[in-house]
Amino acid sequence: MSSSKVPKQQLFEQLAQFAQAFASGARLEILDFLAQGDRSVDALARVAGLSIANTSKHLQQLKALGLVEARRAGKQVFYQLADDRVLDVIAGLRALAESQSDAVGALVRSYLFARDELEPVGPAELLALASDGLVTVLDVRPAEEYVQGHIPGALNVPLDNLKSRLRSLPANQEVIAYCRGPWCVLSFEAVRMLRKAGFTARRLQDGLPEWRRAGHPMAMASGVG
Amino acid sequence: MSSSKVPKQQLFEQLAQFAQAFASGARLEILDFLAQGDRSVDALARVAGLSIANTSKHLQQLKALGLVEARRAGKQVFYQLADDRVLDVIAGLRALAESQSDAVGALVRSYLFARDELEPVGPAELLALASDGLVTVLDVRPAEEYVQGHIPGALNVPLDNLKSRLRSLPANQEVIAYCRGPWCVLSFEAVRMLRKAGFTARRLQDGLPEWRRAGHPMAMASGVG
DNA sequence: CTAACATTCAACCCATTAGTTGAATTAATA
DNA sequence: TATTAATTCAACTAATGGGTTGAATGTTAG
Repeated sequence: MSSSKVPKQQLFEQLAQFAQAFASGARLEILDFLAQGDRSVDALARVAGLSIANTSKHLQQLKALGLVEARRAGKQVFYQLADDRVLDVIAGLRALAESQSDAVGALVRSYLFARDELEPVGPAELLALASDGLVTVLDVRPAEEYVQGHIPGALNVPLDNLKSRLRSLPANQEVIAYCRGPWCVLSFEAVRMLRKAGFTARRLQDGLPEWRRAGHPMAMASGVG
Repeated sequence: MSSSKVPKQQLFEQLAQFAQAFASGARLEILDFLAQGDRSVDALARVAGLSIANTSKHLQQLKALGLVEARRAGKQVFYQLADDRVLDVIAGLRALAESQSDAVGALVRSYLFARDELEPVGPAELLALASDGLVTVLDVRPAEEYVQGHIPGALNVPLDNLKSRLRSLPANQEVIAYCRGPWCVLSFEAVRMLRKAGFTARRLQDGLPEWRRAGHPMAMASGVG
């Protein structure tokens, strides 16, 4: 295709292939979901609102570039992220889009409502608070995602169950909620509900994939279920 | 276009637009060159090997997304990077491609020859060495790029002039060369020439755009010219 | 005001890609 | 071994995007 070009151009041509992999809303949504853990093709198709065949084709593309890996388990094939650098690229795109696109800025503000008023907690602060036992850390993602990795000591209370379990949370200390990432509504909703119920509550800045990517400690097993 | 979709999908659709901007070898090469400073359309067309009209169209696309800015000066229009986050995205793509693509790995090894043998100097080490006056820092890029910003105290000796100016360099201390970035050959060539001439020489890891992006000190005026 | 230059615009062609549909494959189960 | 479920493959269609060409715009110089 391009051996007529000088090496530098060949390199950029290759880079462009990788950028192309991210240049589809469907693939970005797939990658974003895979950042939470393994998923079957069928599960990915459902969350992305795509046909199975189409989803499979997108996954083949991602696999050909080495961004995801496939693993067969019985009848199903599970995909997972193959390289954490994928998260870096998405984070870069997100930062760029939030700063340069009015459309994205407006969407983020309306979709994630009063984003700034919730003044998120940074990872360093969370680590300090948690090590002193001063806060309750709440993982409001679905249980399947929690079991695939979470912040050590975090309680798993999926958002759907939160209302009914408010009573069981310690009322005398701050609650810090986290979910899937900066564009995930779960923790925003959780903080809103918690505050309405009289708790002192804040969000963790970003979500679990970013926490893991930054090299902060992780736990794999059960917490509450 | 996409108001039928849920907000999250709209967000990813927007992100994909930004990724699309990077999904072209020609645009990547343009952005890489703009990372060194302002350029006219004509100059960009020449280095990228594109027609003027085509270059202009690519630049329009980049401008529409807010990645570059245009400024008219006389008959010419000069473009520049509008957001340093562009460099972050390209760096992310580069890291991903180098780790996942055999083609890129092979190209980098052959194009930048014995890359690892040159054991580059990190920014921290360079700052320490330079502040003690223990090294000669050499900017081997063309003079136009040097005047638009360089490492404080660096001498500008474009690669083409290096051979004839070897005699004027201090022979008793190490020389550290830098150029445009991790995929720029200039500093590799410079180190090779310097070593052949008996100097102790190393490359700076990455190039000037990465140095500036990391927040390290910059100088704007003349050094040697 | 006109000529010369640099860039942009508009219309068009060709190649690539997202998506659909239905058949083919692979693994578990009876 | 036959059946079923999950995924992949193959063929096709419609839309998108890179590239070209030639005309139009805007700016300086005479």
